[in-house]
Amino acid sequence: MNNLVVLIGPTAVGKTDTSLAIASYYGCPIISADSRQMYNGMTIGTAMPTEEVLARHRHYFVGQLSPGDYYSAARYETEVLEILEKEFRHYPTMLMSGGSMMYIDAVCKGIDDIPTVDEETRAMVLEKYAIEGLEQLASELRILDPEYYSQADIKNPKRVMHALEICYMTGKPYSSFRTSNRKERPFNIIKIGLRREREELYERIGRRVDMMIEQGLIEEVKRFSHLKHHNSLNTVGYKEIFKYLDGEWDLPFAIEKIKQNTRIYSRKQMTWFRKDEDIVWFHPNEIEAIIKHIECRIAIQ
RNA sequence: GGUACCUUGGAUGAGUGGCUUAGUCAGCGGUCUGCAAAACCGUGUACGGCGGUUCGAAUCCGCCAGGUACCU
Repeated sequence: MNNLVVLIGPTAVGKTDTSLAIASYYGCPIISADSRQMYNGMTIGTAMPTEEVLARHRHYFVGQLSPGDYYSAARYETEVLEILEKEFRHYPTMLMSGGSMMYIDAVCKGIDDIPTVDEETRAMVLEKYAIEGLEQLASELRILDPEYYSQADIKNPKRVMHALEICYMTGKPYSSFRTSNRKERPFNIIKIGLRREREELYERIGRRVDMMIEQGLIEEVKRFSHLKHHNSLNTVGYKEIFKYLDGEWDLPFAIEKIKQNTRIYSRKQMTWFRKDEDIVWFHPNEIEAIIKHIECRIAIQ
């Protein structure tokens, strides 16, 4: 059977170096699993692989979208499976690397087949939310889909709106599409987690943010000023600089906020990782051990 | 030296005698099936110190300490 090595870890832990080492060992392309590195031009702020690295190792899902493009975990699942089917013919072991767990789970465990919401329905629900408020939407959801209502995060506007969008569009309850079935994949999945002491990770985050500023993050963010309402720009490193550019924050404060929000983000990632028992953990400098572990897992299947 | 005002949890900031546990941010923990680096949820009993009044004080009184403003 073919193998998909999945390299996971919080932001700034050092995934890029490790992923290059693994990709070099197997000579395979890298499938990025990073929801923000997908966008063209968000180079510095998302610590995208450099031009040289991209020239040396083929990468999928890096810099291919425009900030206004629609994207989703489901689309990612479909596209990655297509790529894998094609690439496995040449590379029996492939590598996926990133920190967007929702995307990774979509590939590893599958995601239910829920229709994509059309523009009108989305706009309609959004307007309804703006005018009538969350509580009104929630009470409608209670009628249209009592099952989902009883278990869902009713205070989360995004969740309530999405459920309602599906109900309106399909005429069926949102919960009828949710099976939570784990899909079987025709390949072997080997999950590697990279981990560092929290203090060490926080130091790296601080240094990396300072470096981003030196490399010209502010100029990069300026180029996106006209697009800042897009969700893709609702990203750590960008949203804070927008506030600086708008005169709301001074620069040192904005930089401090980027560091802080990056720390928060890394913690949320780790919260997600903790419950995934398939992950085997290593320190980023244990490359030999990581390769050995992968080889071992390939051999015993 | 005098007069006035201030001192609340890591930060900020409400509360002028019991009804109140403010709130916000950070920190920490968590949720997660369609923009996920998003969005949301949970979690802190603090009132500068000492004494007094009172059934009861962060809230009133006195002294002390620290701070701010003005006056000499």
